[in-house]
Formats: sequence, structure tokens, C-alpha cells
Amino acid sequence: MKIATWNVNSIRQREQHVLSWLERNQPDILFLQEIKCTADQFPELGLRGLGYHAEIVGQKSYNGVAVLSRQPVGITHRALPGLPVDDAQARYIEVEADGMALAGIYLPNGNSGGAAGYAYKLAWMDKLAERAAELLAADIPLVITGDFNVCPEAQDLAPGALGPDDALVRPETRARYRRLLWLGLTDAVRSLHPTGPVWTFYDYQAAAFERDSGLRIDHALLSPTLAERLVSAAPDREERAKALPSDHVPVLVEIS
DNA sequence: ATGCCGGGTCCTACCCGA
Repeated sequence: MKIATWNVNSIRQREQHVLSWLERNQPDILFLQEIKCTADQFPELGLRGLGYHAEIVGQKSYNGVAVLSRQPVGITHRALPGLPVDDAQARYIEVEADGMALAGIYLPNGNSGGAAGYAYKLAWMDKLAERAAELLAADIPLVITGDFNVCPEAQDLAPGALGPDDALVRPETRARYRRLLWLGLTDAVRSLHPTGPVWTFYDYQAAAFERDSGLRIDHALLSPTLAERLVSAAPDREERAKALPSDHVPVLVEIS
């Protein structure tokens, strides 16, 4: 089974990139982040021709997540359980497929909005951990994948790419990511590539891609029985070299 | 070493991202 995630930075700008990538990689499920549109604005994508279904949690202008799948999936949540009911940010989609729970997330960046913006990120991570614990306690095989906006360790950012106070690397951010691992989840990419750069994001500015100055912030976390079946997990760096790319590349995980 | 790039929208100057 192939599960993928990709922050596309506007699905309307990246329609052909996504179609081409689906054709070449044939994932069973692709989670999308930052689609930056409402469900009715989501492009047709020629998905029917490729045999994909789409489920969309949209929002005007910002955020927005979706899932494309070969088989129809049942949406179980359109928002992260535990957040205030008036939270309007489209950052979470959870589906059920083959007895598994799969969550696609666009975790808040946390650098804008001052102290309140960072507090929102930490609260979001707390609720994510609660949701993961709930599913693990029920012995439901679990995948959490998406744009976490977290560089888990020092080796997950190019030297000088971010300052020490950046919301992606602050100790409180990293502690909350580690809490997810301590629940028993496995970081799929890092478990197969234990050391060194495995970038999933390159800033558009300052020729970051050409300088190989990236970040590892898009992740896939697997519950134990899925981690035991992990075959491969890696970002698709080549996608960043294409014309008019997203600043994130897809991450593809294969489970036997 | 940040808003230089590249999305978005009250259509065009400004907000947001990491």
C-alpha cells in the first residue's frame, strides 16, 4: 500500500503537477495540504480518468486539506477533535480505510500572530497527541501524515536555514513532536534514513533549492503494526526541480 | 537572513507562508 502527502501551495496552481505525479507514482492515497480553496473551487484534476476519488476540507484563500484515493474512503473527521467548535481553519481530515485510521494534517506554522499564534500551534499539537492516544488505545492501525511544520531534530534543517527561536524548531515544539513518538508512533522517513538531510521543503527565496538549503517538516507517523510492515519512505526531491513547483515536495510511504 | 518568492484577495497593495 502506498500512502503519500504533499503540501501543494494552491491546488489550482499545481493541478498538472499533481496529475502527473499521481500517474507516475500510483499511490493508493494522497493527502494534500494548503489547497488554498473551497471544495467548490477544487479543480476537476482529471481524477476520474486516473481512477481517483477526492474528499475536500476546504477554506477560502488559506489552508485547506484534501485526500485523493483509489478506493472511496469514509471521512470520519473534518476537524481535529478537541479544538474549539468555532475554529474555522481547515487543517485536518481523517478517514477510515481497510480498518485503518489515516489523518492528513496541516499543522499551524506558529510564527505569525505573536504569542497567541504560537500558543495555537502548541494547543493544536496537544489535541493531535490526544487524538493519536485515543486511536492507539483502541488498537486501530494509525497513520498521521502531512505538513507538521516541525523540524524534529537539528539534522532536520540546513545550517542557518532558521533561527533558534523559530516556531518550527523551538524546544516546546520539538517536545510535542517527541510526545507523538513516545506514544508509540514511528517517524517513517527517519526510521529508514537515520542520519543526514532528507529535505521536504525548500524556500522559494535565496535559491534555497539550488543551495540544497532545505527543511524536513513533512512527515508520516505510523502505529506499531504498520511500522513493522514499512517498506520505503522518502521525499521526492525531483519534484522541486520542475517548473513552477510547490515549495514542498511529496513524501511517499510504502507499507507491505 | 528575512519576506529577496510565490500563493491568496476587498484588483492591487497588502496578508500569509517557514
